[in-house]
Amino acid sequence: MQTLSTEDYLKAIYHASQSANGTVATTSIANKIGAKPSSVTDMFKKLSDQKLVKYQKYQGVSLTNEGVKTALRIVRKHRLWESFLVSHLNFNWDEVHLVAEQLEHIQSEKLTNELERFLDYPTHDPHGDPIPNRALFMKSYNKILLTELPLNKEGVCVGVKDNSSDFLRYLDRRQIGIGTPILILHREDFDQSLHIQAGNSTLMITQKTAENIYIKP
Amino acid sequence: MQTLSTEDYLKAIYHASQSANGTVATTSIANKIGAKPSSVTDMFKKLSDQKLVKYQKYQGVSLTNEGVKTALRIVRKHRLWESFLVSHLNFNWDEVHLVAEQLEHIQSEKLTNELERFLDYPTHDPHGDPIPNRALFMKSYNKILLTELPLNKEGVCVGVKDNSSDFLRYLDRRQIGIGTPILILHREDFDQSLHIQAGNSTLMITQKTAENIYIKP
DNA sequence: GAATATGTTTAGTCTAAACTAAATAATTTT
DNA sequence: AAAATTATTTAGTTTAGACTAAACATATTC
Repeated sequence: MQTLSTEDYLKAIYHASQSANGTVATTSIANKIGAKPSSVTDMFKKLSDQKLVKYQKYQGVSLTNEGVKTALRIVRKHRLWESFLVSHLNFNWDEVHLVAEQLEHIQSEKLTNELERFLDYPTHDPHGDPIPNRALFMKSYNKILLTELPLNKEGVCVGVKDNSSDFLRYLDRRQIGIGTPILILHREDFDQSLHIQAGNSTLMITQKTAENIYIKP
Repeated sequence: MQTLSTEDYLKAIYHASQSANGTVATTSIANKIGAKPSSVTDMFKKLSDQKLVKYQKYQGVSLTNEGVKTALRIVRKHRLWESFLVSHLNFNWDEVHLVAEQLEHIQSEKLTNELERFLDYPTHDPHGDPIPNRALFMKSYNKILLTELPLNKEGVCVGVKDNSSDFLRYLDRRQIGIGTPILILHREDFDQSLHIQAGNSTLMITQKTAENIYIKP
């Protein structure tokens, strides 16, 4: 059984190792967790003693199979709770993160599994991220960034890369959400900004925005 | 903002001070919390520094107004979560306690209030205990112990004193629950055991059982 | 009311998880 | 390839919350 802190580290390592190639540096975790690198080194040693990560001095860590499982159990809870907050408790998709960060630590298999049943076995959370099932398996559809969508080919928004409140509220104002159909009408060559059709309205978005929207073509 | 541990202490002090006359001894909290008396003394000092309890050496503690409020906020969350677990997640009334002990520490006013709305503003939890409303006010109907119910006068089970799994499962087997109508048919003088009518069936219960069932006459 | 028992506090220690400052390794620049 | 920069680790401290053992206060018994 893990402590709050070790769970936070495992989750951070898991997420970091998704973008990187499996191995994760001390500083990168320090930034995510909001701790000093020296504290992270301490924790890497503890997790290594518990065989949840492979750790070699100066070479960063990578999760073991057991470490991945532990991380996925937390991710599963986090995303189920986020779904619950949005679908039944009137939370907006930009408000759920902080609360789900607390709820993901609740220890009760029955609770998790019953919550999943109550929500009717959702496969994706309110940000479009896949929810691991009871066997910790999840399938994410093959999605692309909006910047990679060809001109005049319709796609559907299936997720976002940046989960910050600021970005999510910005999308709300533009009426872009999970499920919104999107079409690129014109790409401005000099600054890569896009004119798009999103749902019923046409609007302009910057390259930075487009880089943070996932599309299923 | 409180830590997990201070919240546990405040709740324990609150519950202990309900049965006692407001002031609570070190040992009594030590037993509830599962800590040594010396640790409890330490915590009493911390809570006193925060003005959540009045503490005088060797004289025990009593909650201040602010302490009561903080405790009631935790009780509110505990009982709302218990209600949710039973009404929507298929938990039995003897299974909810451990999970609710974790959930009661989640910090989010919006979560608590939305949960309350989702449950349609319940006034009592699955054990019959009153749930403080948003203003931390709760009204408990005036209930008596089953041992005090007069012969042949019908009452309704509205709560239990002992919340242990063992007792609750025992009541389940006897088909006694919140809302069950109960009538005392006969009181055995020599051991105070009772023959009762509970719902449709008649059965015999010991004095100890009767002392742990609350009745609204 | 002295003696004993019980309850409470103090003093000092331990652990998890953070920290700072200094030392050391790895990487990048010149 | 040496120098400089950046990243990481080590060593030693801090804090919250527990602990034990010893000291002290209160309550009970004779």
